[in-house]
Amino acid sequence: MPAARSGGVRLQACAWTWRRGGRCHLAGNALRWICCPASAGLHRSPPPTADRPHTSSMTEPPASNAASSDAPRGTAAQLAQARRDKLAKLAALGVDPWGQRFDGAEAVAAVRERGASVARDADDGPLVRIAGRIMLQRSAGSLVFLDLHDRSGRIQVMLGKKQVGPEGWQVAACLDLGDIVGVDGRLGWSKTGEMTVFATGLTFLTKSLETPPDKYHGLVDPELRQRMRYLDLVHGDGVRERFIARSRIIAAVRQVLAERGYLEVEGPTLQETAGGAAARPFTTHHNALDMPLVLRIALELHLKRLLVGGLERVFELGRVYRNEGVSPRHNPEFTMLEAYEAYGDYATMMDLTEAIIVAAARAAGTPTRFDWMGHTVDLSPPFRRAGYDDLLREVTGCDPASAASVADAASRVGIETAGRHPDVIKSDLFEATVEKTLAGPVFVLDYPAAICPLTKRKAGRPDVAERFELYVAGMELANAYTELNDPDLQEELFRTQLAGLPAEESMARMDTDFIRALRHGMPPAGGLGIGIDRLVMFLTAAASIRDVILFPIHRPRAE
RNA sequence: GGGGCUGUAGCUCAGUCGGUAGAGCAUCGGACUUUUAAUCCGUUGGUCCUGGGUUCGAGUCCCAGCGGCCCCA
Repeated sequence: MPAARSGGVRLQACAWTWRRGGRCHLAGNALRWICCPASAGLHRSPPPTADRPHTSSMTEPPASNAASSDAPRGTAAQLAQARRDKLAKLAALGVDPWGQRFDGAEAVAAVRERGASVARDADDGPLVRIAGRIMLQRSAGSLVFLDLHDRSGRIQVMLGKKQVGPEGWQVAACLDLGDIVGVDGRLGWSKTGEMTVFATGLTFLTKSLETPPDKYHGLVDPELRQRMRYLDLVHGDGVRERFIARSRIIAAVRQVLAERGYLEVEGPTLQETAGGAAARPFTTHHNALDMPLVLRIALELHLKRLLVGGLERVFELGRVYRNEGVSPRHNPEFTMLEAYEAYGDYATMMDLTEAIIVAAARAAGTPTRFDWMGHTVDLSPPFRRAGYDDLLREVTGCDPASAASVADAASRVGIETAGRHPDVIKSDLFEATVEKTLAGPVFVLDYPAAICPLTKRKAGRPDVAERFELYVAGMELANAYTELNDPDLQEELFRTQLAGLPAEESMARMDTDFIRALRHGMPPAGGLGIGIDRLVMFLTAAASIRDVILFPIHRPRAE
């Protein structure tokens, strides 16, 4: 990492001088309430805030809190001004309101573990160093209690006027909800039995200039939560945990695949042809090449090219884009996993799917049995297997082998049948009647061939495709095929598919290079697709896909 | 695309029959060395989403639009 080298030297120097200060402090020398990086002397010079708007110049006396008391209070502008006044006051006190590198802070969760073994009345608890955001502040005369949050949890900090001294107390007076501080102190218990860090040193790390949401309710408006996800992560109940779970789920998926010898690859997201699924693509344009491009809607066709290329076990975990509606289960960009294994088939992928989901559930801490979207789900493997036609017969009472019987059942539930392919009618009927009943997890096996243009037909059954979908709580979670590797049949199926497309989707065209690749020979293979967002929804019991996507799409909003 | 609900202070929310715009938190001032959404006293804060309409009078009723949430296709 040559690019980082020069910076690294600089940072190391900072850290060293800083640690020296820390060591003095820990050795019990005079309290240093204003912990500045490098040396305190440096910070008697104007800090970098002097040239910012709304802050007092360092040549002026510090702005007192009374300075703006004539202005109307309670407006957003005044709330902001109160914080900027404190910012200026900090600067006047020689404190850098934007902080510096702060080494050696322990995770609050680890501190809490240590605190458990400190005697309730001990006043000689261990010295600890923590850093985090001030979430609550309670002042009781010459004492201030802070609730400090870091990535791992929350802990109470107590600042005492006598312990702090006049200068430190002035700094403490500049603290607002949302500020980020470092604290050195003794770990112990307050008189009311709360584990507390009794501060002996306070390092100002970052001023917050915006008013945080209501300290009790937090940010409730779902739109604001998504637009200002940074606030939602700070204040939202379980939000941080859910996105941590998402990260762990994805790591677990990668690990399962790596253990099975899969190679992670990256296909193109900018394509001439959006293939591998039936969906409208986003269109864009390459200026230098002066050519229209589309964003990918699936990963499939390029991963299969890699099977032709002999990579044999490949997967891609990445974003795909579909220019379609937005709903609690759909976002225009979402994360897909596709995995392909040469010499396997859809049964191979069933085993893989089960392994991935079980590992992901373990990584997310999801219980084996839980309720979600009105269904009770049990993740104990093996998952149930059920035939597509069998389910259709059970739920609707029709005869799946008879097109007339299926059409009859379909029209009874209001599905248009005139002039439509029997397999499409059957698929609509399945979606309308069977899907919602599938609490799952259940593998639905063997789909009508006409709706599976990339799937190998069952031996001796040209009307049935070797495909499964995994359903949980009525929602499709995974989709897998025994991959079609007959180039002539593939070309024919593409042509059939294209003939049925409306004009607006005519940008989708025959991917002739893919057909040529198949002609060179793709080994028999199993392929699997899993919608990662839905997997995360399911494993974290989220009701909306927008709860598992950090920054879901929104219409622009006037400021 | 159709339907329902919704938009009021920085945040969370009330607002009756159409009659001067409200509370809590936050902020600011004060009291308090053991608080827990601290408490208490005082202070302050509004493009009632936007634009029309009805009316003597609209946050409230009507129409259109914009944003959001949900259901359906």
